[in-house]
Amino acid sequence: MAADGSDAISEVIENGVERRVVMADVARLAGVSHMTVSRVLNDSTAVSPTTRARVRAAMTTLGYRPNTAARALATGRTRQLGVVSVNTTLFGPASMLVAIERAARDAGYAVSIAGMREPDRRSLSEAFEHLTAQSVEGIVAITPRAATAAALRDAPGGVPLVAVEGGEGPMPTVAVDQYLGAVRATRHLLSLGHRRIAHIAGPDDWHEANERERGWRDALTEAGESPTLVINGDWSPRAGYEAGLALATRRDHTAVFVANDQMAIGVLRAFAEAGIDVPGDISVVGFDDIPEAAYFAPPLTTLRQDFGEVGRRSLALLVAQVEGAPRSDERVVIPPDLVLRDSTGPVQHKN
Amino acid sequence: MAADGSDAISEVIENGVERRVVMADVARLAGVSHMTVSRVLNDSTAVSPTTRARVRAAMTTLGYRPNTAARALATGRTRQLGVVSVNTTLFGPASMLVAIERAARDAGYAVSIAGMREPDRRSLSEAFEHLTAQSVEGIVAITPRAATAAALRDAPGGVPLVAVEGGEGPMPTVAVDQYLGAVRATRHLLSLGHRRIAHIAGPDDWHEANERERGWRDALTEAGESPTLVINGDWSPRAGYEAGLALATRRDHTAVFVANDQMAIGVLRAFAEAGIDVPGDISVVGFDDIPEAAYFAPPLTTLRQDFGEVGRRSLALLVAQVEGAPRSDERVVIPPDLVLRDSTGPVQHKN
DNA sequence: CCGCCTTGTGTTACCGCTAACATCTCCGGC
DNA sequence: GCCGGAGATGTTAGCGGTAACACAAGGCGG
Repeated sequence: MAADGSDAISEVIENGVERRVVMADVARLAGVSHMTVSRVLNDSTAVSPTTRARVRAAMTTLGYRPNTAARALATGRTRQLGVVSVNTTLFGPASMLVAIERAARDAGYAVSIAGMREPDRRSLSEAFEHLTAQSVEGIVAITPRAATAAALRDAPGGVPLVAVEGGEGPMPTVAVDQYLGAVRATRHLLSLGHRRIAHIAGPDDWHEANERERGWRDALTEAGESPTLVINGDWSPRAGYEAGLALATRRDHTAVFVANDQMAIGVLRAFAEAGIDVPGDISVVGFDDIPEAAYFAPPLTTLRQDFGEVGRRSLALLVAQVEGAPRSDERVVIPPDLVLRDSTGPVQHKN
Repeated sequence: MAADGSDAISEVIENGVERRVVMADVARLAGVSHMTVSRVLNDSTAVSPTTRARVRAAMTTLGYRPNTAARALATGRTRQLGVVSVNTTLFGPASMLVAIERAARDAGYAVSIAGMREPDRRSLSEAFEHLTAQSVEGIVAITPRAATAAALRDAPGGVPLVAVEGGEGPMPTVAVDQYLGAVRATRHLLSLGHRRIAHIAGPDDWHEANERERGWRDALTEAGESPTLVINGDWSPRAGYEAGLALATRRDHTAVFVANDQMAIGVLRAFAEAGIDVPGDISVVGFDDIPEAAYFAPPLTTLRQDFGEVGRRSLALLVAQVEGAPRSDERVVIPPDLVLRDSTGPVQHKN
């Protein structure tokens, strides 16, 4: 199953005991010094083509695999990066993680992960410790909560760091433009004639939640309307459901901008139970565009975040830093896209 | 931000250049040999309490962090484990990954990840290579596709391996009992009086898909009914939607067992559009119990898989192997639970 | 034809830690 | 009072690579 399809041996017998193949074994077989093998491995300074070929042959014959620990010890470089993250089961963080790992591998790095048990400084600390103890060369921190984002600010300066979705600080940051997304969502509703637009927000201590609320607020104000109603949720379908029930009893809004798709499904559920037609009676906009969103009842108008892009960009920034770029505090901002589906429609003037 | 709350220096100046603190520095400060420091670090053979305390103090003063590469080189142990996985953005694999990492950290191991780009042997090979190149001591493979599960069978024997959800082979395996889940789902529908129960299956080359179909088939047969209709999907809401449309035109079944929740949401959507009442006209059962399932329209009856448990058990098996337990081919099977909600109801005899 | 540079290769000394053995001290038993 | 052994600590030699320099052989200009 070796990637090169060979059936190399990769162990060598000496005094009757098996031993992993090391550089010296390759050197012996190729009739050169171990240093020449090292040079071939790092295809560095001139090695004659003949020698190079002989060494290569010896390597494949023996199935030689360089020992990363030894190399790391000698060079001082581990080629390991770390990702610390909360709530990796959510679609967003999970997508970023996948993109980060992939980009890292392409750039020749391995990725170690460390989840935070709780969204507090202590857990962040532990995760950092865990990763630095492995001598990672850099860390991507997915810390969407204000508390942990703040904790990042006084993270140990030793190791290069990129923050994803995590507030502001003196380190490079990659984030989707939550504010812009919220503005777009709200303007879309305004353009359909809605005036009283409620907002179901995420938890206060999430950076994204704050930005989305701010965008909604500003877009309304700019249009001469006032932000009348905010209900706080915790991103879960249940919270959306409860907020939806509250909205259903009031019946004083014709549209609602929900801070994420999971809550939006709860809202839709509550409306369905209350006999409220979407979008006939109330329009609903979500945020995230999770894969299920197109199949909600009705299909959800929402803002798509390109998590893959966020992952790739954050990794690129980290690698640049690791490879010696001057320490920057660049902020990469990725705009979300409004995806129109069937949960929004023109306001119905009933009376 | 150090976990111990100290403000240790962690660098030492020598000839005007900064250098990381190493064992020798600690030894010098404590007035002992570096070997004694090593002994304290590994709290091994008797070190006098006084010395131990002095060394500990020196460590914290200097902010000493052992170098893992050096330790790995000397001991031959990296304390790194690997996880290879496809489709980590799905709720199931993502949950397992989180549980695995957590359990690994508790057991004193770090976790590196390697995603498979495509669900084929080649990608699996590459992922394995990537992990073994880092000298991981063991690998958990989340390979729910038959093709990749088969490829595992002739994986290089060198490194301990645990397969999750991945068919059968000579290696230890942890899996949810998909067959049992499907039987339970089908029996539940049968007990409500349904006789013609369709199945929307996952892709042919997924182990889980096959098991779920087999369970459905057997439960029906056992009850004296015949498995009349299988529609194949690809786990996506879209596939479920299309299958739902097909079912809606036929109208010759009163219940459908859908192989996962994401497809189930598509089915519900199709039924809603076709004016089919769930569960009045047709009952629907899903599989997985993703967080959104309770908020579908209507809330979905489904089978809950304890992904966290799967992750923990697989890691425990791997660690046992890594730490020298005899190579086993133990199979851990975890039963899924039927979660009753509103998408299933007694069959309506219309004519 | 000699010395110098270039090219290819070997030698040696680390990187920071642990394993294995050596040494030293102190104690008790005869 | 001397010896043996246990306990505490030190010394040395790797682990498997890479960096830095040394060295040999050949090509070229003066």
